[in-house]
Amino acid sequence: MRLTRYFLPILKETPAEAAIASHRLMLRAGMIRQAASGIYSWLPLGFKVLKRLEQIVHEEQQRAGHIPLLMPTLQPADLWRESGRYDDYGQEMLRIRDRHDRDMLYGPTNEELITDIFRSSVRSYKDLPLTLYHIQWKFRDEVRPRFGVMRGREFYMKDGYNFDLTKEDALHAYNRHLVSYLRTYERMGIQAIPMRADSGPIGGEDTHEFLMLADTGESEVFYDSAVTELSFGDRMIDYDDVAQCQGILEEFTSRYARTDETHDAAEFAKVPAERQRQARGIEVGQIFYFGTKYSQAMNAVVNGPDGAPTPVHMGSHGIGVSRLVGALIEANHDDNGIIWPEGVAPFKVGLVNLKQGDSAADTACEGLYQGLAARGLDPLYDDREERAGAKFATMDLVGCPWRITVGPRGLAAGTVELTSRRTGESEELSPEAALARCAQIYAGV
RNA sequence: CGGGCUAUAGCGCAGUCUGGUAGCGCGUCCGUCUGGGGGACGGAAGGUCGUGAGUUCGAAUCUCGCUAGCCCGACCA
Repeated sequence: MRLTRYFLPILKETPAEAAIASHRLMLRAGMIRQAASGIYSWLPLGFKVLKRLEQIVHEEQQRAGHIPLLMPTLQPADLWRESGRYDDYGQEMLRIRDRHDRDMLYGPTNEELITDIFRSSVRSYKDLPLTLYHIQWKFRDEVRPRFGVMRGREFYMKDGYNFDLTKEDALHAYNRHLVSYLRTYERMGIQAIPMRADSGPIGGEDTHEFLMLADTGESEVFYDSAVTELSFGDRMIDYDDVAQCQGILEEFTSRYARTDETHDAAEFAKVPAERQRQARGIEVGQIFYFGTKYSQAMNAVVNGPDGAPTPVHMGSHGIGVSRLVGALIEANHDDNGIIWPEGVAPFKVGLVNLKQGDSAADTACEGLYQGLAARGLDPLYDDREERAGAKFATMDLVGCPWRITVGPRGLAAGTVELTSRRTGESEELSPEAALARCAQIYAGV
């Protein structure tokens, strides 16, 4: 993308309403614009990141064998009356009445709707196991939205639902989700620790929240520092392998790691003192196993092998995609702006022309721009008539992980400069070598 | 939902106490000089002062109502 043709309304000064770094930077980098309290428009740069995260979530869910579909944002109230949650959910649910005086609501989650879809189409245990998911906007009428997209009222979330014949099968689905989530977060370049949590209004017996450590997090967490040593790496996963998934769950959840809701001081005390950590975290996902709570309330049954109607065992699993954009920035920024991990960068390489209008610089930039694009390295070319400082500041703010700087001085020596946003380290390379180097950096991403 | 605060140009703010017809910085537009970390100089555009009523010869400024937004707390992906 050429910056002169893009829509990137960056701000030099910090808007007054932003209290934390991610909110501030999303506004300054022109990623979002507030429409109302807790409701945002996603401007091109923010939208690009959001879609990139969505894509990663899709890929990892489908790798785990989960099936995508799309449910609506507006739902009929009757389904929620059936589960009993129409009354339980309270003011957080946005209730709407249509022109025929029918009670509707803007979905805060989708257990009822998915259960309705399931029960109307699935009759036999032979159709199980089944996990359906979607990525859709949700609305929860928070009393006090804050921190930009981290606690919005409207937010984009992946929510998935598994249907299984037995509790054992459903627990495997639970484990499968835990594994797929670990992979998902790691691909995005963040560490999210599964912590034993409280089930809240979803209900259920087993649940883990995934917490990303950050000083500005809203949750207080207690953990054994050994959990931060764990890394998923590039191990091969067979998502149908019950023992393997169970093993990974145990590996990642056997150490003490809890939010303040489930914190147990006596248990925590058993962790060696030098490994006890108390910190803050951002919740970026949660998985639940809730048994037959919804299937019984809504009559979602299949005929079992013995012919008897059997309520299915279910669980639900969510990743806050729009929140992740903010969380990623919380974990990846400095005083100058955002530092995207390679896996989620909206533009992979920034291209800075230090002297727009200089024919050698223009020609070199044009060649690099085409070369980067041809290699799928989605470049952002700053071709504005701006001084060097302004271009550097813009690139730093929007957070391209790598920057190629092209100026008359270097070109005279046949080189351009490749700079890491994260370390600030530069190397002088020929334009061809710089292209090859960028391709190499992104080869595994 | 309790407590605190704010609303003046795209963004950040002053002006309000003491009423007299709106200003600064950044950004934007034009021009010149510049050219490796938000450069300099000259010129220009841009505001129903959140909104409704009231007081007054006159309201951004005083009074009352309303709305929106922010912060702290209790609640939540």
